[in-house]
Amino acid sequence: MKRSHQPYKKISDLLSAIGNPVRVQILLAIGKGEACVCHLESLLGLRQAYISQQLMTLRKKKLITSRREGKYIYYRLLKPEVLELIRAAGAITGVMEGALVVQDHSNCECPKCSLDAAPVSTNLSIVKEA
Amino acid sequence: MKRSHQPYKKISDLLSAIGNPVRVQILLAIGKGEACVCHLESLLGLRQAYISQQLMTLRKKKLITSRREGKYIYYRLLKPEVLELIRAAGAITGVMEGALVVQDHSNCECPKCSLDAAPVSTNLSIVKEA
DNA sequence: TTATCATATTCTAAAACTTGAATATATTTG
DNA sequence: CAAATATATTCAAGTTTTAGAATATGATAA
Repeated sequence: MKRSHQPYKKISDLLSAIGNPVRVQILLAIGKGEACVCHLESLLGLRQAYISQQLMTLRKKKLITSRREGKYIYYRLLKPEVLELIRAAGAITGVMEGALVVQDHSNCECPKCSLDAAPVSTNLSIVKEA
Repeated sequence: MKRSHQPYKKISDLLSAIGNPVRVQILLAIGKGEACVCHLESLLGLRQAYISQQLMTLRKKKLITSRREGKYIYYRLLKPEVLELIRAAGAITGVMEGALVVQDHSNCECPKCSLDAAPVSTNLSIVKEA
């Protein structure tokens, strides 16, 4: 490819990396915090393997990164500005801001994540030692 | 598709409609004005048929519309906000603002458009009557 | 160690996208 | 009308994406 075309390629690569409804949902669900796969699974109602595939895609495109904590793996955005991009796209297509699920997942509370009975709602993550 | 997934689909449809390097270039080249195919052809250095194909794609996705004036056909953006979206994507991927060709084409001056010797630079389009 | 839970990876068929080539259409000009 | 010009459309091969199914891995619990 010509050098002069590279910037356009970079831009279109980013846009098409986000350009899938499941990936848009995942990115919004992760939001500015973190989310484990089980959370995404219950939130989006999709099979685990499929979500992992999309996460892999997003990781390859350098949009997210992960961190292991015990048997859970938490994903977070590498470029949170991507959220603004998605909201801007929503605005253009007439999607109400409120229609986009953006939650704070400083602690994942989905049933599968078994933190459901957490009494305190601090930002402290519960580190389990072996 | 579930109704709750529609907004994400709308957003990803928009992003993937733009998500191709040639289409990004075309949208930027059209900019806030208009551009005829011959202009895009000389500006992007791509075959005419190929550019027309991409224009068709963009038209199907409702991103552009066209207007005939004599034997020329001028394209313009239906949603100029798309330009902001592209620039935002550029910012995220580290593309310098200046690297993105955005020109004013209120009158198309590319060699093929044969308006090269236009003496006055008004916004009046030269309507040729049969 | 074995079972279980959370997550990842591999494989695959179908669908969609990319892009070159050839050709068609509409408009103007002579 | 015929030729030239601007643009559109159709076709097709190659590539990529999508998404389901099966299976593997890594960590913890029993």
